[in-house]
Amino acid sequence: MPLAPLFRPIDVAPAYQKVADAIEREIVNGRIKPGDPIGTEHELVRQFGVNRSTIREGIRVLEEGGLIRRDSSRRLHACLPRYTKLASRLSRALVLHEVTFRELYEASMTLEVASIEGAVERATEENLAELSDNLARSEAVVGDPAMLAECDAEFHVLVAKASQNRVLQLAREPAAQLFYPTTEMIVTGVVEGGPRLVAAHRHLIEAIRRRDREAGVLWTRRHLQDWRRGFEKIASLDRSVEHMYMEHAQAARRR
Amino acid sequence: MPLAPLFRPIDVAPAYQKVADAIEREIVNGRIKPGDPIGTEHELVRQFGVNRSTIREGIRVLEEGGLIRRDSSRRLHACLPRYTKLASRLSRALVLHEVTFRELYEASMTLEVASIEGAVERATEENLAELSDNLARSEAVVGDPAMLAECDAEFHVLVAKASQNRVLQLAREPAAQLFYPTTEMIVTGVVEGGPRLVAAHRHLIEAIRRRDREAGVLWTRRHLQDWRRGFEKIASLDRSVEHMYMEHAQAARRR
DNA sequence: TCCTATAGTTTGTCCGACAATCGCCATCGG
DNA sequence: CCGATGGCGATTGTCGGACAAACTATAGGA
Repeated sequence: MPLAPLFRPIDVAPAYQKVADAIEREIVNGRIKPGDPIGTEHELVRQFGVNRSTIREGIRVLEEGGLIRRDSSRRLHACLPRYTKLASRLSRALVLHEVTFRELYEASMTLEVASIEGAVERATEENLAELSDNLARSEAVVGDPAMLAECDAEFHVLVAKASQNRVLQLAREPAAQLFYPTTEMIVTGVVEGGPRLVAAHRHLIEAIRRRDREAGVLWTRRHLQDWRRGFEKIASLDRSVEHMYMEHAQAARRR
Repeated sequence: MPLAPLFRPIDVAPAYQKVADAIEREIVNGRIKPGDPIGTEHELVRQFGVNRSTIREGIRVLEEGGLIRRDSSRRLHACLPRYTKLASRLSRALVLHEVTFRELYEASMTLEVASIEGAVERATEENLAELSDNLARSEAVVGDPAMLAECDAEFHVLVAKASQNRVLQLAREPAAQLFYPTTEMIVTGVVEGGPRLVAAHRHLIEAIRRRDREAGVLWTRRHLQDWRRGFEKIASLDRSVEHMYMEHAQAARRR
């Protein structure tokens, strides 16, 4: 007959982890608000009663998680995790898992359509102004693939923002980050790619302005199908996302 | 007249960051494969020519990013970032950004419908077996809200897995993690909730088996609308996700 | 052959130290 | 009076060394 358990398993975690968890708890349950300063390392040493090296390891964990940052003077304060930084983690994971462009395409079709539906329904005047501004800049750089690809990425971020749905905004970001580099390649390789891209954006803005959901969905589909056709001219949809993409993700993360 | 800038800002990163970046680069571009051992700390000290404390701070960064792990003997090796761990980062971010249940609901409607569509199209026999097994367990615990909520969460993970689309799988995870705790509350508060939930799962499995896309979408919608109706009995959709959710996310992350 | 005791490694933590940098403040010159 | 300059304390990034606990591996004993 087995003995009735007298003791619960004790929580044995390294000290630096406990430090990180303790600070994280205070932030997520709101006792420390975004922007609030965390103490200096020396002060944390006093509060937690552990060595500064231990404190610093804990700080690295939180910093990487995006919960705390160092301002210009390197002092610590809590902050809201940035979507793009977290999303680049996911992009990196997707690359490592060797997802295919087909998966990327299918998921983006869903996510971008959902974004435009939300945008059509809830975009504000300010959202429209941002989109128009982006369109103007796109038209100015239609001959420069790198700049145009950047504008395209920003455009779709703005559409997602206009949907007023931050969950959607976040969900689409990882796939979008992986799309970005291919857009440049496609616009470079396909002559009519640039103008078609800008035209699609113009129709999308128009659809949002007129609250025309059908048109929004239609042009989003076309826009993505354009991407697909362009992509298939240079590679197979079933190829896995290349490792070179990580450069973009890394650059985005450092921002 | 402003001077033409003679110099670019120089990239001065702390040593621990450079260590982390260097190791990350080797992993993401494939020179170090998942599972490969990273050296011991002492060895990294030799290779990078910096102090062990510096190496350790770099390691914490990579560990938190999910790129490296310590096995049972605490030795370092590269690994594929786990979806659930990364997703819990995102869940945490969503909580801190105080997203509303309405955003969660709308995004999930899109993501879960996309998942079922993929599952209907591409589910394997093995996927179906897993789903059936989950259903059997759900039926056994229909009276236990906590266990049933857990089964429900797993069910939808399995559906997403059956879609064979890892981008989608990853995209839906953060929102799903935030849903999970409410399911328990709803099943506790609404008597017919448990049986309805299990019935929906049964219909979903049947739809996947028959490759009946319409039925799959229909029952997914109903399933989510059930959640919504149940939720609105206890709170408003426009309430922001509560801080208490973090307990679940934290527990999931530690796994 | 299987088990155990011992030695060597590795990690987690601590201590103390120092240079570089930043914020602050007083001083100096126009 | 105002802006530039320089000193001073505080803070961070890095370093070297140290030690206990936990683990691996190896050799010796039943």
